[in-house]
Amino acid sequence: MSDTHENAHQGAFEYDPKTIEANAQNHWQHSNSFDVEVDENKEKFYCLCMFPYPSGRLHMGHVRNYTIGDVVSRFQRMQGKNVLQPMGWDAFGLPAENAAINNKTAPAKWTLSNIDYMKQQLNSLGFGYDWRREVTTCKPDYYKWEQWFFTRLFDKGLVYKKNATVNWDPIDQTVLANEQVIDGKGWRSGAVIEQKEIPQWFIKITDYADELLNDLDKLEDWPSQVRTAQKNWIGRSEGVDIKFDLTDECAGYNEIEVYTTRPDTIYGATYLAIAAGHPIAQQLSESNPELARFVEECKNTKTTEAEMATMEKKGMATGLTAVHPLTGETLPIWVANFVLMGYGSGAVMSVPAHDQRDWEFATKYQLPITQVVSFKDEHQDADISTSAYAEKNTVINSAEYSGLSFEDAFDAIAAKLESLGKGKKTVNYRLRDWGVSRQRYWGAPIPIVNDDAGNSFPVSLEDLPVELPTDVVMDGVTSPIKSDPEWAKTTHNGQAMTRETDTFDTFMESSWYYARYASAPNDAMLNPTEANYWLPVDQYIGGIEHAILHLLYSRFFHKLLRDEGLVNSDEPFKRLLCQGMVLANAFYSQSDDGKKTWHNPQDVTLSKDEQGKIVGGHLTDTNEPVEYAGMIKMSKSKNNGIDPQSVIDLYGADTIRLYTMFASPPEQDLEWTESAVEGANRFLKRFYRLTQDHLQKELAGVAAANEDGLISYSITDLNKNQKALRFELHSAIQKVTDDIMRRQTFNTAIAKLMELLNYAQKYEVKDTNDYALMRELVVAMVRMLNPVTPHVCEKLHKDLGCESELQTAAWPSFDKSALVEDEKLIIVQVNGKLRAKVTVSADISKADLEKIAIEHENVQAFTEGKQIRKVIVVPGKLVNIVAN
RNA sequence: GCGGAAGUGGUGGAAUUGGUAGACACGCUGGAUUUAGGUUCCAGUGCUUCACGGCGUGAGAGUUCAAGUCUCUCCUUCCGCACCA
Repeated sequence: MSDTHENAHQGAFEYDPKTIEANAQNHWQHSNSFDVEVDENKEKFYCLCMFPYPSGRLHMGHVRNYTIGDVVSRFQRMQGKNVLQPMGWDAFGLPAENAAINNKTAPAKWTLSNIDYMKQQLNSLGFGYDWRREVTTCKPDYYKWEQWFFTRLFDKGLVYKKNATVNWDPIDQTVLANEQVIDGKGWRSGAVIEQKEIPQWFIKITDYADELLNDLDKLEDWPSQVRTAQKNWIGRSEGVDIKFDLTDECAGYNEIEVYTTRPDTIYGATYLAIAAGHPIAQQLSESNPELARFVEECKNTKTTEAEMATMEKKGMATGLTAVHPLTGETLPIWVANFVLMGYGSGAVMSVPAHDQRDWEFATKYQLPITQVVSFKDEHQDADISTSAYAEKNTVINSAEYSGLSFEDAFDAIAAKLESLGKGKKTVNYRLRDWGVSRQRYWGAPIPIVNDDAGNSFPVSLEDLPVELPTDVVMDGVTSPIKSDPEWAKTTHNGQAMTRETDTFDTFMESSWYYARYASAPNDAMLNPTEANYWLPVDQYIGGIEHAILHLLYSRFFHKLLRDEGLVNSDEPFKRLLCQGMVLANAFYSQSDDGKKTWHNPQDVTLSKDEQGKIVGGHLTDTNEPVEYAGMIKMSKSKNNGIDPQSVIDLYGADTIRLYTMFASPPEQDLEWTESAVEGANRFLKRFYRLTQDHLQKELAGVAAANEDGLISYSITDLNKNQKALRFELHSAIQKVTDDIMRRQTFNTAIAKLMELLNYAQKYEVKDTNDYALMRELVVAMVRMLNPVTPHVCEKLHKDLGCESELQTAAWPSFDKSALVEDEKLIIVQVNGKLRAKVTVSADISKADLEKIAIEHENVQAFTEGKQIRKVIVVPGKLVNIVAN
């Protein structure tokens, strides 16, 4: 009997996320809560998260990323701003082609159905997007304008075609992406991959290198490591182009040009190294089978920077020699596998004494090593016979330049070379032009047509978009638009032409989507007025893995858009936040032959040692024991991904949002722990109950609440406990506001709200002042939690009788006078060690405080028999007594 | 190889300007409620010591009245390196 009553009573108070979340999401959808328009009378705020690749289901990394964005957006909206938060799909890319083959469907169909599913998932997490602005990059109305923009760049001379290397699979006769090359072999065919040169389109990002570098200084609200990474990537260096005359002409060359940042070491140059792809090497190969074999072998090495740096340095003498421009000495020319044709002139001057790579090469092939830079005092024990000495210091063994500093030698030698017509000072960049051609199907076709003579023409606007056919069958090897000769047939100005069958790098689409969200007219790429209202993006949020390429290309594109007159700002993203990875426990079992089978952590029951440390576990279903592999980045290969959907189903969207924001600061890695998720859920239950209990409480004499749910009270009537409660609330408002707005440490903001809840739960409501204060606390807490857990807050906001729309309700402000403390806790140290804590009046004099501290019993115990040498007083905080 | 980041209890993390190291949470231990499990609630919980105290932020040195925080040297781990997105 009493049980039934208990259950019925509890039912009304039970936190029920399913119902609460469905109701809140319905409400937002029916009120179009997140649709925004240009409003010149309101301060705008554009909050953007990097759009997802529609791979099928949301993963935890998405949840984390988009929760941060939604928290920022909802917070800014409560600051009274006109907040734009859009979402879309980075819909072109390699995985769609693979999935299409595996599932025997077309990439377009697969992609669009993924989008449908993931969109529903995003909505079930309660993210507040203006879906009317959705961008899907594989749709012709989007890539049409990208194609048009490329033709504009073509007209301006900012794009060009040149040969560049690709991974060539000789069995499948196809180009492979780096990730499709595993241990130097094609992932499907298993063939040894070759480096092959094919003509490709490039955009001249190097024309903007200086601006991209200099404008990094404007990006004050970007993480410094991202700015540093971009700076290093651009890699501006000042050096000298030097010409070495060839003793004998070869392949039409009379000289070889090299670039060096160390002209001061030119007297130490003992040989030249050229790329295997260099025309001279090619020419000599024809009459030298051994060299030909070596050049052929070099084709098999990948050209990534990491590969170049770590591979074994190999070379072969060509027999050809060059003349040192200053000494007149004869230097041998070698072909080396670490010199690439694609960079600079494809040749380097080698100074083995002062460059580690050259040193290793010279040591291996017994080439001379000549020291021309003296050791610095602190490196007197340096030894050229064991490694290169790369420091810059006074030049030696360099004729009339001996004795000069690095700078002076640099300038003098550069000037000398210049006067001889053998060199000139140049600025060089590590940054290379952006190759945008891809030999794949699922991308935007490059809008270029070619005539029989090999001339290229941009497709005119009226013929755009060059549409990618979507009704295709993938054979897994050749792009459908390459295997269908009819597709490429077209005309241009009445003349028969052939289309480019390459497609754009997908970084093209992601380089300008942020602008298309702000303005998407049918008849233009952007509407400048609208775009300039919203741009630049005030807060951009995404993974650190995009720190260099995506962010650099977008910055570049923004400057191109500006120079086309489409936007008026210099940079696209004002403030940047890069969130960390999501990790989870990983478990495996090992078969007798050593093969590991990975088990999802959701299927494993943990075993722990006496301290609670995980030592292993067993499969919940079968009891089979499994090994613990630690906290690892969630991935398919380790089978430790947690499906967000399962968490939503079990605990609700508010819990998953709260947990991801609480578990660690946004830029750090986040460790997924099931029990900690339960903790987040527990907090919501407690908060829900506190609010409902408060509303249920019957207390005589309580005044009616106003339209904000608040009950008035007089500050001067408050007793000590009530003042303390008010202090707790208002200091929490201050901290939470600062944590979200300035520091973006959402975890500490939530910790403070948890503290506040703990405090409130212990607080005994005895009179009407207590009740009114508790109401103030609950109303403020609903608003402060709203950005993180908007569903439950939406419900409580209404339960509290607030008439406003919560999503646009004002963020709570703190009363400074509530933060003034009458008494302060002072730390008393003796010789820097904590010995006492004293509570004193806030306006105590320094002398009185010092006296109280010294006279404290425990302080006396530690100063007894010693002489007080010094007393340091930090008002309001600390007294340190130095005694010995 | 180059570039970047991070090392704090059993765990995730906090300490914002050089001023109480360990907020908040998880876990663990004990207790209450419950037929039991779960839930919920209460108390405890850095190590060490009966206690007073001592020790303690990857290691080592330095600056300072005072160092997780500043300086130097070293170690370890993670991330990125141009066709995955």
